[in-house]
Amino acid sequence: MSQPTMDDVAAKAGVSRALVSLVMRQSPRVSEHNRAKVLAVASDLGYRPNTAARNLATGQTHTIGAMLNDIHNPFFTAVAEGASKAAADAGLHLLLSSGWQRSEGETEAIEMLLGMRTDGLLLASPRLSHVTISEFATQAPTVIIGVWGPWTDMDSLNNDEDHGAELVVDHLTKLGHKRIAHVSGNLPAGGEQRRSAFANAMMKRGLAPIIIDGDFNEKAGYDGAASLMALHDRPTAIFAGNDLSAIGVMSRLHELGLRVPEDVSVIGYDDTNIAGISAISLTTIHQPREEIGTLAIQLLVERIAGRTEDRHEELKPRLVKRSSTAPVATA
Amino acid sequence: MSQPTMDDVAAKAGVSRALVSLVMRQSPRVSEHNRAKVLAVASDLGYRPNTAARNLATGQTHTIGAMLNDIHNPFFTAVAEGASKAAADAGLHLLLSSGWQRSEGETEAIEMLLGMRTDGLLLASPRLSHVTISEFATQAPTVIIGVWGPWTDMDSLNNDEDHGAELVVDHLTKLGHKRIAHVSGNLPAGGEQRRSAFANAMMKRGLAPIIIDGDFNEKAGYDGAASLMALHDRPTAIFAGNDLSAIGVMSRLHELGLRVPEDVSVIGYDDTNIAGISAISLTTIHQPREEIGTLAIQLLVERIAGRTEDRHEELKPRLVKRSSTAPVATA
DNA sequence: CAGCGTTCTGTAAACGTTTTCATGAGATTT
DNA sequence: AAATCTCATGAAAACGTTTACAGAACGCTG
Repeated sequence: MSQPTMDDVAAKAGVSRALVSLVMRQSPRVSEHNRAKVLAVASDLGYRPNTAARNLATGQTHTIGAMLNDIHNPFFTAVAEGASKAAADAGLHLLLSSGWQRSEGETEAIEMLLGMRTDGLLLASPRLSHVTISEFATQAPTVIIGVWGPWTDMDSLNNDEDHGAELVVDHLTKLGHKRIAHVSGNLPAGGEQRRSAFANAMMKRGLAPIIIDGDFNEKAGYDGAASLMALHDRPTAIFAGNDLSAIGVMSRLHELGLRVPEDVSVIGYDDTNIAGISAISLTTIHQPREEIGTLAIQLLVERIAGRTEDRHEELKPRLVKRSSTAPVATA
Repeated sequence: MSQPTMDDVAAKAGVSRALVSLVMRQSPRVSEHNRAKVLAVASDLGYRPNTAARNLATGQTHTIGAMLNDIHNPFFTAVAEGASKAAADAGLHLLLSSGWQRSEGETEAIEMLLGMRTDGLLLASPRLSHVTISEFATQAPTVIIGVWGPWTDMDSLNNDEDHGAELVVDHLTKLGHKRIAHVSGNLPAGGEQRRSAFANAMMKRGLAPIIIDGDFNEKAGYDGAASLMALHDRPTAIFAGNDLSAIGVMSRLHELGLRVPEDVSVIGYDDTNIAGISAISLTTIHQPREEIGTLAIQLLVERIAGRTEDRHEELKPRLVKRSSTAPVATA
């Protein structure tokens, strides 16, 4: 025989099922005496309300489903941590899932969450098309993080990419760099905006943007750096799509016998824990990671409470200067 | 009005609810013609089976709940990735949750998973007491990773700590180190076994183990290194509880103006991605992370299928030599 | 003792599926 | 035309809760 049910608890405690239900839902209209008895019996029996049944009856799950682009990326786990805390404060649970960097994986994960009828959906930089995302968003209150799009009937939370790229290019050009390359992140997952912001910031200064299509991971940086260093007019600085990619860039440069920052300056994005490690000390663009998670939950909570107007928030990043960037070598 | 139900689909497709149910469960006893029509209508309506209702009716969730000690630790995310793939292959979903390095957080997360009646429970190095874990394990097929205990009615998957410590101490002593310190990991979460294995390996060689209580994160390494370097008889090598902690150790040493490995050798554990970064190049003990996840799911699947004997697997780790360890300086 | 408020009971419907079963309708084979 | 086979139907019960409601038991107050 399997798990005990409410009826089992009621029978053993000598009360009605309705009373047990009230106790489980922390209703105040239960005598202290009976509440204690029911809880005692419940823990004795190892009873635990069946959430599937509860969800079915109430139509509410008190759960937010989060789909993270890449659980290996500290940026997303920090966002998730912020979200998890905020959700707990709001009496909600956060259910994590990841697409493991594959778009089909993301689709599956979101389908699962929608099937469970989570009260809300938190999409962190999905790799899916705008159309697909918009379709999913019709099924539950949704907030999307880190992807620009013509979002309607959902909320979004974005980094001010223009400002970020401006910070990067400003910093590097002030150090005398002119040949600056960008290893872009995965385009659907927010890399597009960053790439074009970089291109604009460069052109504005009359500089030619060098761009390599990549992804938001170590491998892309590693591969990208190789291609860039094979150019006969090597860039003197590399702006990686994010910190992970920057790490890949640094690894490859190291293997090529090039020093950072003496030979090549490298700059990342996100200011994840990795960037702060002394041995790495990566100059990067800081984003308020946990805050992003908190804010996302706040937006969802408002939605769930009934807000219907869309909100599209934009956060300003800032530069964190460490030791991976330096004045261009005067060759 | 909310989400469409099976009846809505049935009505619109002009078939019975039973038929829609058959289609949704991919039954083969449905004509191609009707299957297509039902699927068309379903997607038209945006219909998606309600898993709560389905779970209730079948008593199965086809879901494994995973509780990760620390989602920021690449070791656990790699385990999760392996588990996720294996689960998908077995027709199961993996639901992630984390206790965010707090034991109450872990309790909550597990309670939630049990409430959802997941078919199995995957506990990755929980920080909870043996008693608490054993209680949870009575409620669902459970496999625990990385914690030694007197487990009964559950499976476990462990690293051969004696072998690992032996590798560490052997490597360091062969390099001439005698004053070797260990910044231990969080004890309930598996740090205890590693610590005592280290102590044994040292004593066996007539060496005094220097041990600092820590945790499996960067901060612990950072703090631990400070304490160790304040000793008047400084250790010449530090064995960190895991890679994260080793990073913390290296950061602090760097700040203290000490070079790795010239002044102090550092060795980590887990061989996470971080260890392989060229700029870090951490000597560490390798564990087959994804395989661990895969194996864990396999154990759970067997359990769910009815196996009742306990299985306790032990995996042998191996040393990966990089550049954070070197012969002791002849002062 | 009447009246009142609080706490509890028992019953029943509802949530959206799955599952079973007896029956029926069509198509295909003999 | 009869027999067989495949596919579909409709009804009903079940899963474990929540929720609503009418009424009962109880202890207090006046």
